[in-house]
Amino acid sequence: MATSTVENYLKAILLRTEGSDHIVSMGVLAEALDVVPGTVTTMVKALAEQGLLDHQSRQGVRLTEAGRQLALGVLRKHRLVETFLVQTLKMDWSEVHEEAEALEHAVSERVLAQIDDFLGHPTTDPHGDPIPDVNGSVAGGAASVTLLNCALNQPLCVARIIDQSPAFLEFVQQTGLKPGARLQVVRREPASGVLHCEVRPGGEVALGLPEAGKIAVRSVS
Amino acid sequence: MATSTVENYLKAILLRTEGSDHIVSMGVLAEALDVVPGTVTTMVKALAEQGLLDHQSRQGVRLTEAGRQLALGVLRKHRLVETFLVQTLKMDWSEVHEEAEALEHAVSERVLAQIDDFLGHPTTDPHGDPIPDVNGSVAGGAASVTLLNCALNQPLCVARIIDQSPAFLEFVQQTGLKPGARLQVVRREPASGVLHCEVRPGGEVALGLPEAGKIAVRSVS
DNA sequence: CGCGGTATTTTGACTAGTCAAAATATAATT
DNA sequence: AATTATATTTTGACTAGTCAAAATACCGCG
Ligand SMILES: [Mn+2]
Ligand SMILES: [Mn+2]
Ligand SMILES: [Mn+2]
Ligand SMILES: [Mn+2]
Repeated sequence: MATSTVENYLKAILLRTEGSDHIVSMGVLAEALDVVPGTVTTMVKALAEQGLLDHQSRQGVRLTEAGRQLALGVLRKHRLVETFLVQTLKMDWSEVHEEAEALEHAVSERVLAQIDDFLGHPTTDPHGDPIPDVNGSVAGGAASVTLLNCALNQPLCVARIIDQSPAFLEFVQQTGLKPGARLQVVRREPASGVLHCEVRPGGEVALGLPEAGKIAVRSVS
Repeated sequence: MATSTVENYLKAILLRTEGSDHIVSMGVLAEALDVVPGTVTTMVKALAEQGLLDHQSRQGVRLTEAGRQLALGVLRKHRLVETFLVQTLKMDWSEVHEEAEALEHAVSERVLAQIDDFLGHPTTDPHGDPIPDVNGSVAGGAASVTLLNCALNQPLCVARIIDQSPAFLEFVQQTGLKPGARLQVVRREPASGVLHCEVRPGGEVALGLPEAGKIAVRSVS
């Protein structure tokens, strides 16, 4: 079995390469995994040895198909566990990520299958992120329309929260901007850097432009 | 935080000392933890250093109060998780121990509290073992009456399955001898070493005398 | 008492991860 | 083109756990 360290490395790489055929740098990984760059270099060489990723010296890494499958399995566990914690155990939306970070390494395939059944095979987690299926296919990375680049005064629906930081999630929670919420953008003020929108049950919410880019939406009929 | 290795050592000691003020030998621990005796000696010295247990050289170990509290916390997680897996996720009764062995180290206090609420604060796990409460008190080790030493032809109720081995649990499952089941002992045959009992909905079941000693019962009015 | 058998402890070595700090390669500036 | 800044890699050292095998202590027994 892959250790939880290996699982964390592979998942971190997956999250930073999926979509774009990017290569991830040592520095980015060191930052993400909260270790020193030299540690990443060492670890990455070991993982390349095991055929889980490709490493071009002084360039970066990219997952092999074997590594990608393994990472997708971990991501599936992470997101299903998050969904379970929120929906079944009624845990706070903004604290489940941390919990899932540990549980993703302890939940077996057997337990995961039961959780998946129990939840009725959900396709997205509480943040709106897609849950990979058992075979490792992820629902297509839908075009990323956010509050920043969407049409004004059109009925919208929050699809996904891109920033996972607890503080931002807390704000989203408070203002009711969670995935599924209805809203429309009233106006953008490039000068002041503020965007105003009307959230369905909540009322008017103002947020900074960079923050607006963290909320993905889809137009609703 | 205590590592999962430390948690496993302390829990193993607790399970072999609770009740009797026993001291546990290195050999027994090595067997239980599936490591070589020299490893236990090394580890035990480190744990004694941290004040989690007392170690008399060439004699054995006993938990300190700090160690006992820590071990009780792990045991509580283990048994609540087992209960959750069986009751909520409908997992097979004979496979949850193995799962709980891993999850007990990954479930936080926060998640555990939610599980406890969700289940309505159960006091025994699916095997009939008592679940320590939040403050670390365990329901008194009730007198151990088993099928071996109970009265004949009296209405009984299965209280606890003492042997946790998958094979035995499988047998118990099959014959309906699970905790809560009603039964009475029809006769014991010391000569053949077989005991016959009548299980409430199931019918007559025969089991060996050593096996009979693994099923704790309580008389029912 | 002395001897053999068993359990325990020591010793030396190994793996997985990690860090600090020095060495090196690459990219960006003057 | 030479110099500087930045990112990466190396090196040496450390921690937690573990095993194999040798050394040691303790037990009961003749
Ligand atoms: Mn998450
Ligand atoms: Mn993780
Ligand atoms: Mn168990
Ligand atoms: Mn365990």
